[in-house]
Amino acid sequence: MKRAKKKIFRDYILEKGLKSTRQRDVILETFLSSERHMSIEELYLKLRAKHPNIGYATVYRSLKLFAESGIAREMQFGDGQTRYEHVEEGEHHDHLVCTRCGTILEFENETIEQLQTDVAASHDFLIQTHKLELYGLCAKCRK
Amino acid sequence: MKRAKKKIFRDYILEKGLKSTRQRDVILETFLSSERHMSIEELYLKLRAKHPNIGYATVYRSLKLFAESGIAREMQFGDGQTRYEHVEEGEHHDHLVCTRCGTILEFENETIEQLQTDVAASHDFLIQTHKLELYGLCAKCRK
DNA sequence: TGTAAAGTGAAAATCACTTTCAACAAGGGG
DNA sequence: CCCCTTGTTGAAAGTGATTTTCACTTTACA
Ligand SMILES: [Mn+2]
Ligand SMILES: [Mn+2]
Ligand SMILES: [Zn+2]
Ligand SMILES: [Zn+2]
Repeated sequence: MKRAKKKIFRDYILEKGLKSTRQRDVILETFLSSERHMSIEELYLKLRAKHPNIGYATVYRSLKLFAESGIAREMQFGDGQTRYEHVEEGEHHDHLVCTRCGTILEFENETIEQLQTDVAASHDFLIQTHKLELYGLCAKCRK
Repeated sequence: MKRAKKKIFRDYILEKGLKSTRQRDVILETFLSSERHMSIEELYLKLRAKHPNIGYATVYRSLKLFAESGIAREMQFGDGQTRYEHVEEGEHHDHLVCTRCGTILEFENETIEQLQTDVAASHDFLIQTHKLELYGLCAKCRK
């Protein structure tokens, strides 16, 4: 799926008349082989280990591009840092966020999704995206 | 209910050994008679009309106090600004946010709330708070 | 290759707050 | 009332995350 995402990004770059660069390749490879929900800072630090000359701004710009191309999603969990997660083709999930250790669990619930659609319909509202996050203590932190 | 919230705040102030000030009174009165989901900037501008000498920082500090006392709730809708809404005793709701005109609609759905609890339970997760926001186009903006 | 257009890194700028600090008020004795 | 301790305020400086600027590369393709 790493290969598939790289292709999607390559195609996006072409379609937009942008250029393929060494930096984007390195940042994409590192992003794809990192855990989900990485903050920009975390990715930047990880990158710097092998590529000390990659600029801070370039990481920001690249992640933004990844999101535009559809292979990544930007998200905020209220800790003041933007995080990015890999987007799997045709998949959707929401999150459980531990307020003590920061762990992020994912879940899918078709019934909730359907109810959301119903709520929107009853307000004559057209849903484009939604955000459902449950904050609390994960199993480990509840002790 | 304005009266009730003022009392809650007065009690909170006393309990914490804080002081009642002209600024806090004015800011609270203005906040309570404003629409819900006001950004700090919006409230500050509204205040400045009648009270040009009230400081920016004081508005921030006061809203934070209101939230601590339980009469207001801090929220983020992803537009980069913190908004505050009035908290009604024992009531909870989630939001529909129009991405075109910024209108914010509220809704309550007990079934969704229950399902959230179920999801959390299945992950041995203890919910403290949650955030459910549906982003899209309101009736007016769908045209 | 030649070159127009896009990309990069470092540093400066923004943005939305938060903190600092010296001048001011509250409010509880006396 | 007056004092005095302590919390409060406004202006300005500071923060931290993200963006923009700009002189200097690179890339893509003619
Ligand atoms: Mn996720
Ligand atoms: Mn609301
Ligand atoms: Zn945890
Ligand atoms: Zn609208």
